[in-house]
Amino acid sequence: MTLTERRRKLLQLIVDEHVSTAQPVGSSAIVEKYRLPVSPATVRNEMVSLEEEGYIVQPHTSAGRIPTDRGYRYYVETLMREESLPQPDEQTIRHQFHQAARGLEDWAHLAAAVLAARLHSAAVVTAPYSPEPRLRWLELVSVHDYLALVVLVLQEARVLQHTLTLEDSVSQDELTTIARRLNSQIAGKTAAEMRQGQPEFSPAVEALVVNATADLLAAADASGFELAFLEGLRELLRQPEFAHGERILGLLELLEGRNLPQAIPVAALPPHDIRITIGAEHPTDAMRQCSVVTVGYSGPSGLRGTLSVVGPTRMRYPRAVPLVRYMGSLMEELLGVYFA
Amino acid sequence: MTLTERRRKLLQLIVDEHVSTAQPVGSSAIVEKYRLPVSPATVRNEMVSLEEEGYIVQPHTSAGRIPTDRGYRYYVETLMREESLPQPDEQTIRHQFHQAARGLEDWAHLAAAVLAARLHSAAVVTAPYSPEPRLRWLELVSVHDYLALVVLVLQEARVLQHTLTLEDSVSQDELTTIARRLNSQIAGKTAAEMRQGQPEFSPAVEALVVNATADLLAAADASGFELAFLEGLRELLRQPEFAHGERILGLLELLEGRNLPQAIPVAALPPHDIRITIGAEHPTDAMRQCSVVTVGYSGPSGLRGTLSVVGPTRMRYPRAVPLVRYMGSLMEELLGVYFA
DNA sequence: TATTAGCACTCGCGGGTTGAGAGTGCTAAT
DNA sequence: ATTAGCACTCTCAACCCGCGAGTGCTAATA
Repeated sequence: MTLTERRRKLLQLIVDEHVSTAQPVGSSAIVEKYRLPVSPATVRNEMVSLEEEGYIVQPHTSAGRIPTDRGYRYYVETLMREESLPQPDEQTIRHQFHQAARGLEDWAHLAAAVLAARLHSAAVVTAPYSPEPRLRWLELVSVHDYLALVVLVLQEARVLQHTLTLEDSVSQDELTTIARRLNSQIAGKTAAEMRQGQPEFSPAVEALVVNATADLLAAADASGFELAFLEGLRELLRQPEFAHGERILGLLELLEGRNLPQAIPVAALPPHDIRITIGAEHPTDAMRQCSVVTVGYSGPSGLRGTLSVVGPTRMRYPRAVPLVRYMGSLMEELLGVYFA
Repeated sequence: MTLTERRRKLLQLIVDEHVSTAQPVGSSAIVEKYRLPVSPATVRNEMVSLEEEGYIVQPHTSAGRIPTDRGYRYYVETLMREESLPQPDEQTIRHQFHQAARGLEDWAHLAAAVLAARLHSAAVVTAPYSPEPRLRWLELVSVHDYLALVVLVLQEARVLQHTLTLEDSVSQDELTTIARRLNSQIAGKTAAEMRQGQPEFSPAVEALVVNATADLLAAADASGFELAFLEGLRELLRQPEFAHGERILGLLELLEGRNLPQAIPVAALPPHDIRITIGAEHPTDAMRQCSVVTVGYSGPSGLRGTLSVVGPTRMRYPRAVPLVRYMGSLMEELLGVYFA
């Protein structure tokens, strides 16, 4: 399993070269380009070994070699040298955030856009959500006599809404009174905590509102990932590996559709932990051609979210990893300040 | 310009046939399939005339004919016989709406999904919005000492939010008081009306809030179309005319990107007026292969929205038009009941 | 005059062939 | 252990070729 130093170096060159050209890399090409102190024949011998170990393959006899998923895996774990993000770029990004965006969802959206644009890949960012959301504030707004809007502000400053059909006609004034009373009782609570105290809410309307509120909170919990922002699908599909139309459809199905979670780890991830999933390591067939770099981020009071970059397996990992990591820390910083 | 009856009939058959097969249609094929009482030779003669008039073309010598944009135009305007929507289908759709969705945006989203699924095309639906939005209710929620969330409920029950940085520390109680006072003064007003009365708001905080509110309202107006729901992109891209990868990218760029308005008439449209845009009639290059069927719908107090179906020019117009029309009337009905 | 049978012609498409080029694996010499 | 030399393999693009579909034209017909 342990490769000689020369083979490691060679594998690294093969990955780098293939990542930048998208072509199989041949023995003589690599010798020339990197001025190796050995002949192509020697390189070929080494390549045979690397192929036997499963790190590279030939697409067909007498073509150059391309890395296998296993090759990429080895690369990202022990070979890769991360490119550091230039200082000015950090500044630019930071500036964008302070300038253009306000609020959690804006930030998540912007983060996805930045990742996509800078890495020429697709990017998915989930807005920070709490695994056990608490109510911060409740408001009731009358739409007409028998219809009211329930507006919830969660602890993490997310706003939810739902229309509620009432049994009897209730005026805005009455609704306001109810909301004020309820706020004092259920603000700060989770769905479960509300349900425990439920029998106390005697007027039918109040019980109705509390029920709806609890339902909404519970749903917000379960569907935290629904608030995922996807950007740069076109960047991804522009890559040569997806030139043939059919593969595009599979990916579209997955990414444009509502089944993102299948494709990408949107579930809570220990923060700062960068996770890389390569090609066939994905559970889904449609993702076999892709790699995903993900990082979790967290904020005050249990807020959680993830940032992911989706590219071809032939991804520029040394560039993607530091950027994803930086964006993760930036999100944490923003959250920290926001809820200071 | 006026075609003989036989040529009209022939053009109709050519369109119908091409729409269902996606292939050029030849003279003998059409004679056999529809048991025409004339010979292929006669049909060919007529085809030459139709071609001279610009209604059909041959993709290359010795292929069958396909309709031109002009041919489709003539077809939808004078030849097409709309298929009536089966009663049970209407029931099913209506049921879906009462069952699954609640609230304006849900409806718009669902409408797009229904159109896309039933017509195997992409569909874009804008949520109903008011060209001059009025405030229904304002709420201020404290996030922390110097940060407050402004939550606006518009007349049409849409909810907007924005975070506001405060000069001084303000408690939730104070914010609630401010909100109550402001509500009595600016509820029901438009952005412009708020700005007129502005000098009156003496405490700095109130002026700040009113300003932010007016800005939000104004932005909601201008960007009404941003609330457009796109569904079924995959259905569209599955069509054979987009099999070759490059054309897909242009469309993706347009539809997935935020520049939908360029592609599709999202602007207010006189309600009930069905508009069909065919191929090169579109201003955008990327849409040259597509046709769009749009209808405007309206609701109480000036609410407006549009529903569109985006398909290849080879679209099943006789099916699309009635469905779009029906969905438009359904949206109006729902809005009417909602704001009863 | 409108229709039609007959026929030569055109063109796209799929299949097979071919030659160039890239890259390999092997062998024998260093 | 390395490498020069070489025969070998395989892809790719270009090309040809024959088939089939469908046409346009012409001359005969109702």
